[in-house]
Amino acid sequence: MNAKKTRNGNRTATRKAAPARAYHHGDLRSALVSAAAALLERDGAEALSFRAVARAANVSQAAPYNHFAGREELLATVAEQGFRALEAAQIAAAERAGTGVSRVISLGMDYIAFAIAHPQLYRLMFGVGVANWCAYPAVAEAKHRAFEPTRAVLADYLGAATPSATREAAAHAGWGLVHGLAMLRLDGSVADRAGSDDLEREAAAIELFAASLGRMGSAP
Amino acid sequence: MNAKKTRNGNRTATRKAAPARAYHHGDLRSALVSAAAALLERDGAEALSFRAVARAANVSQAAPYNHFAGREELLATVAEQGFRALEAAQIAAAERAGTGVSRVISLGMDYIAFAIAHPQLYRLMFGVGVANWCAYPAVAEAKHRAFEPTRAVLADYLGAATPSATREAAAHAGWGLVHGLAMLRLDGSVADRAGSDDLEREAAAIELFAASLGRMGSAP
DNA sequence: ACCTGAACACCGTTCAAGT
DNA sequence: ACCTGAACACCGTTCAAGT
Repeated sequence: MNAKKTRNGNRTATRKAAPARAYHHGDLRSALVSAAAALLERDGAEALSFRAVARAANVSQAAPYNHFAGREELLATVAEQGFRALEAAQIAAAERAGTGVSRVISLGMDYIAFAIAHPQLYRLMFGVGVANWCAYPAVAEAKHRAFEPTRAVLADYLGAATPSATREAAAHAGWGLVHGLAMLRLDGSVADRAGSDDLEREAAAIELFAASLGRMGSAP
Repeated sequence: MNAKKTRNGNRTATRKAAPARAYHHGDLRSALVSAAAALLERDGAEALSFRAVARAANVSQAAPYNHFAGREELLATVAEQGFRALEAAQIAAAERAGTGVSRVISLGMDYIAFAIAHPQLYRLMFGVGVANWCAYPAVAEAKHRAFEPTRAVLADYLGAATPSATREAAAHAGWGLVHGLAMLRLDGSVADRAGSDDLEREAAAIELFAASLGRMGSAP
């Protein structure tokens, strides 16, 4: 979390009671990922420099190339980690939530809350700062898994009687909706008044979607 | 459209029958915007260099600073132009469309079609490659105007009897939905099968949203 | 008023060389 | 196997100087 320049975190493999400067550093790879995640949230993906990450980890500018093919692969790793965190948050929200409409709404609002809590990470996860995401299949898979909770909750909400095509469309619409609301929020597109009623407006949009979807499920 | 290195376009102010190299270039500002738009769609916002734009316009690397505060302001200008193009497309789609549900669906599908037709421009318009969009109020205003057609069509679709809070929520949800679907598409998040049924899936999502919204409008 | 050339401090990436 | 130092070609931006 700290972006200090002196002394690095050295999170894992602390078997020797925090050596001041390890010659081979022990676990440079994860130290780089941590440093990148911290710098990302501070400066944004477009301003994140590979050299600055190396400096934050107290190694030379060329050292990271032993662990990553280049800057983009490091960003992809951070994004993949972000999708796993989102997946965990969504699973927790699904367990915490109640039943029926409120369950759907809870999951949607939790999704938006994740984006607001880690804005730069969320932006990175959805393509900001990386040209070709498709080159990293691990990221695509993590992304797909992060959306499973919403898919399951919506299917449960619609009921087993709903045809699978409708369920699929609802899942796609639901993902599109929360993702769109999150992106619009991060852009500041909706901040024309006080920032506090942004959440209300998003809640209203999600409630409207969920309520009208429920009406559709009972009368297809 | 051409990204050749020799000879520039010189689009406007062609009063002297295409002078080979104008000393003061006539209208460098719009030439830079055109060159930037072309390079943007070719390489993406993150790979767009201010120097390359200057080269494409046959001027020195420092010349653009007479017309733009920096790289970001040039990108903001391109984005603003993009929002105006989107607004025009949405207005045209609203006039072209029929009535009722199909009108709503047409507008939504046209929105997604715009994003697919100009993927890098659309990405730029929604924050890719620029740290603080808020610093450019002209962009925010153009963005707001680009969404007016959808807002109007949805309000018309719901009917005057619908309370304004519901109309506002529906407009926000509609924008979020189409924007989210567009972004997911551009990320390649939904391309797990043949690319051709992506449009079908988006249409299904929008139809589901519009149909269930209509049901809500008639029974609030 | 507008443009140029040279300069500064950065950047991503490569590579021989070290341990 | 991992890391360093120096190098290359780029970049955004500034600034004195030209016309």
